[in-house]
Amino acid sequence: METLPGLARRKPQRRKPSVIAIERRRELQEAAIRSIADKGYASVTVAMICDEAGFSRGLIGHYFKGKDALVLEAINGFTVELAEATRKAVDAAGSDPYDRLHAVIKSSFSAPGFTPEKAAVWAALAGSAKWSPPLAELYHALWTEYRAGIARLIKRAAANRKLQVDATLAALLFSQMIEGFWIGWVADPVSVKKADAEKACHGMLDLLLGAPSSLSRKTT
Amino acid sequence: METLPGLARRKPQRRKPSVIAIERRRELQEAAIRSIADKGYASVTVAMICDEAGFSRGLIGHYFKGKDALVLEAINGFTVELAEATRKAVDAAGSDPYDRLHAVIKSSFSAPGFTPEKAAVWAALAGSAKWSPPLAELYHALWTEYRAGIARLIKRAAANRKLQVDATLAALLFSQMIEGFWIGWVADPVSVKKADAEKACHGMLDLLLGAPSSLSRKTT
Amino acid sequence: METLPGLARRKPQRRKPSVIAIERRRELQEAAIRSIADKGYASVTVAMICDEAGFSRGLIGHYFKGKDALVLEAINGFTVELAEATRKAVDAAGSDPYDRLHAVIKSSFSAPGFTPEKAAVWAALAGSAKWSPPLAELYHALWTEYRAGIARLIKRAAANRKLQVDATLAALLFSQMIEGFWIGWVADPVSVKKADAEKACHGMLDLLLGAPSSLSRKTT
Amino acid sequence: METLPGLARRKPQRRKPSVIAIERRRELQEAAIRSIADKGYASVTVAMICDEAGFSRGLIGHYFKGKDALVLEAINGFTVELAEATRKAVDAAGSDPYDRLHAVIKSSFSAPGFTPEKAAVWAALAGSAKWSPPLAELYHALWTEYRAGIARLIKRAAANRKLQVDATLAALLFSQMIEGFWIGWVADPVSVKKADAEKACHGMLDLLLGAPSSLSRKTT
DNA sequence: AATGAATGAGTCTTCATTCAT
DNA sequence: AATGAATGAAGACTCATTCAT
Repeated sequence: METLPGLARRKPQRRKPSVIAIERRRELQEAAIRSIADKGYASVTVAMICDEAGFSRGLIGHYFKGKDALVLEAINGFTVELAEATRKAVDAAGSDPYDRLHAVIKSSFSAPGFTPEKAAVWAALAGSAKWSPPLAELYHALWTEYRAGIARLIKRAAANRKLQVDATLAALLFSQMIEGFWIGWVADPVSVKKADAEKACHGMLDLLLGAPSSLSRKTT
Repeated sequence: METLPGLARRKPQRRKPSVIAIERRRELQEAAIRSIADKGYASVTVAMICDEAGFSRGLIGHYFKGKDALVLEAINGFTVELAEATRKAVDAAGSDPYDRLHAVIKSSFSAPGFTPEKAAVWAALAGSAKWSPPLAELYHALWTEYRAGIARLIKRAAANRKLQVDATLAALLFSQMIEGFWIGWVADPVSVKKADAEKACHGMLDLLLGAPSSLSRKTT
Repeated sequence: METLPGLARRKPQRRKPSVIAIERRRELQEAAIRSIADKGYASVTVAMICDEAGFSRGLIGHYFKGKDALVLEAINGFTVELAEATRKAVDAAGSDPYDRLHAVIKSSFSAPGFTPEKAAVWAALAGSAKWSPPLAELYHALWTEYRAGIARLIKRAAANRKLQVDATLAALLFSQMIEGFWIGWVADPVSVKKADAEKACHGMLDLLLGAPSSLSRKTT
Repeated sequence: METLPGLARRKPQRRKPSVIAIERRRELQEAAIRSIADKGYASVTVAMICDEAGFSRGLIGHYFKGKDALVLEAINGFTVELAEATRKAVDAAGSDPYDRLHAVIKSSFSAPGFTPEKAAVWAALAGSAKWSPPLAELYHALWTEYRAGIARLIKRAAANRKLQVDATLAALLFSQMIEGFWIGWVADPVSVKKADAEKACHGMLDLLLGAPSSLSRKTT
């Protein structure tokens, strides 16, 4: 250890994070997400996250600037994961935009796109974004990209079916319908059942695209 | 048995609260609601509420069992008010169920049914209910009554128009669509504009009831 | 109401307290004693005393300088009452000092000299005196007078029985034995039963005065 | 079932407390005892204890569940220590039960069995037990064991001296006499002097065991 | 790298006291 | 005389952060 006075101190070098550091950061972020899902955004404490991750309190300071930074990065990773789950589900659904849209809905209410944990974290995120600019930004970014994709699909599906659809508005409706069901399921899973939610969304989409809908049809 | 008057305990009598007590309780509840809208459910402090109401900290203990009780009563009052605003809007819309349903939507995005404060509090409520049983109960009660009313209107409107509609499911869709837009508006008012939200909801309702919809129509 | 400036204000006159004032003061003091016995010296609050007395909070300020003054006066009255109860019991016991001493013991474990409330307040007093000079003074005054009386009786009884007794020391033993039993009964009434306490005290007194004692005797 | 290592929760392990933790807990308990002796049971505050121990306020939460838990553990340790001091004094007194009983008395009024601090804490304990079940339990447990030991000694001493003694009752008298002197000394050390107390106790014991007593003897 | 000891600011709650009515 | 509304100080507890080891 150099302690001789007069010697120039080495500048701290920003190195590439070690393998273990990457691992620890990931573990802490996952623990943070689990804690949020479990106790709610506001009730998460450093102690809780560290217990969950199996490390001691002080460790957070080693890998993150503070609790807020950790939670934020964790939620950021969470939104990325969420977007990827949707993308995968869509890609697996073939090329027909109609099928792809229904695949988005299906994915929104079944694992891995939907899990109780994901829904809970989303509710925490949506319910806190107004009062946290960084969260608001994550929220905005995710939905913006999501709606753009949905709008493209709707536009193509509408063209296929000779329909005039306000794709942007429909995409907004689509996203907020999904969000409304998620929030509702989290806050009151007894009243808002996943199966009903999914059925309602499929029905709404069919109405939008002029397909026979289980929600509403002419009396025969 | 000693019956000396000085030793006999007087029965504590529960009197009805004084005018000033009612007034103070109301003021504190309103201040709590403003604080929640302003800073979020989790960030409200006793100091904040009292400053907002213009009283000293100790007063809360005078009129409520504690901060939690105050906040809960405040949110309870808030949900009652919300329900009343909707009811009034509906009643003013005439007797046609179709008109009444559109009136609900309109009321959901314009004062007094919708105000930035109301929406913010709602987002706080919905985003916290999972982790707070009392909030969950308020949330559940409000939506349950709301959906029942919507379902009745949908059933009548569908009958008028010779449509077969799953009224319960449609009411669920209706409520969560509204909720999704509220949450979206609160979290990201730039992307989720009130005018768009309202337009989308009217369009969705028309699709559901087989009326011409601005969202989607056959290409002519 | 005189509010003209320039007029000399009347000096507030210290009047003789009205009948009602005397009554209120007594009621509040009794309520204070009951509260102490019920909740302990340290846990007594103004609200508790006023509820107990059936008056509103503010009343204490009318009749006493503050809570401490009220409690102190109440305990002072309590000690006076306690001393009187003993004195009455002694006087009723005839003129034989031996009988009078036993009467003191008997009175120490039966109403009105002993009541659960009295014992509890005494325990509170004895357990707080060290940290409260005014309480210490009351404590000291009561015991000092008490021991003086006991010493006189012991001296006479010893003379009657041709015994040499250190009356002062014996009186100290007498008082602290009583006190020890009171405290013990209050803190642990299951282990320290009143009947045992009284029997032990009588036995000790008989040993002291050379009378046959139930505590200890020669094996025959 | 997901068994990804990052998602699996690590079991929280309850380790044995570190050396420093043991030390800190002891220091805090000792500070609590000193604070109680100094200011009384009801007046101890977290700030006081921490100042006394030389640590910051928050530390109590680190090592104890809260102030009450700390104080309770402290008093528990105190009673254990008290019992041990008596036991040691007795064991050092040889095998004669008469000597051992007198040794108990001597130890009750000289260090380390008796110290001003110990007596003060005892007074606080005895004066609060009625209103605090946990304190009452400690109080009961200590005296119960104490009296059992005293009763055994008295029984043996009485047998040696051909006396019929109600050992249980005599032990009760013994314990409450000691307690009465302790409480009296704490509340009013001017009137209740240690030397007198000890002398009176020895005298009482001798009366009980038929030995020549300084308290009372036949006039020659 | 990892721990957990220690800190102190922030928050809620209790409560004696004051005072306008 | 009596009420109870209002205050503000004091206390306990929580918790993010820092730091020595």
